[in-house]
Amino acid sequence: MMKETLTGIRAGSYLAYFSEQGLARLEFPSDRRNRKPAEGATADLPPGLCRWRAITRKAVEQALAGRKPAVLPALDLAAGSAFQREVWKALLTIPPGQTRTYAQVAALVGRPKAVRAVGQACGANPIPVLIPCHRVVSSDGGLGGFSAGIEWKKRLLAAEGRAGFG
DNA sequence: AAACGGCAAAATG
DNA sequence: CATTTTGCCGTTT
Repeated sequence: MMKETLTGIRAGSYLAYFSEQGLARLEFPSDRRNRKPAEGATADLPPGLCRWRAITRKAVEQALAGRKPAVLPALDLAAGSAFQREVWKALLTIPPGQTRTYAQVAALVGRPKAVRAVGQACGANPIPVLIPCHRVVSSDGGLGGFSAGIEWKKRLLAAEGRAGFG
């Protein structure tokens, strides 16, 4: 499978992990599932690292401001299953300020009944904020959950001008 | 093989 | 309405 994360970059308040394929994981302070920063050998840094790092910083900045990032860095989603990657790709199509229900996302990936599985996939999203798992809400008008803490979800949606959730 | 979710729709009071 | 089943599906143990 994919090699474990090669290198970690601290930038501002988050920690970005890059593999040779691109950005593999983003961790924010209150993210629950953070592991030990795996130090990468400075020798074999991913080729595009310098560029990716800059792009990532800009993209996160814009995303946190509630705007659509002009450009995203290359993403390495190899860690996920085929199903999860489909879901994550689908999430990327949801514009800022908009939301979809877990059911709608399930339909988007062609598995209308795999609603709970979609929930799981969202929770497994390795690149929060840039892959907008926070724009997925429950059908009953509620927020649904959020692995990094529901407050983040509220905050992100609020930043996108989405009233009624915060 | 069984249990577990960031769910949803139907049934029930 | 608010709660409680019941059905579903990919992951994880």
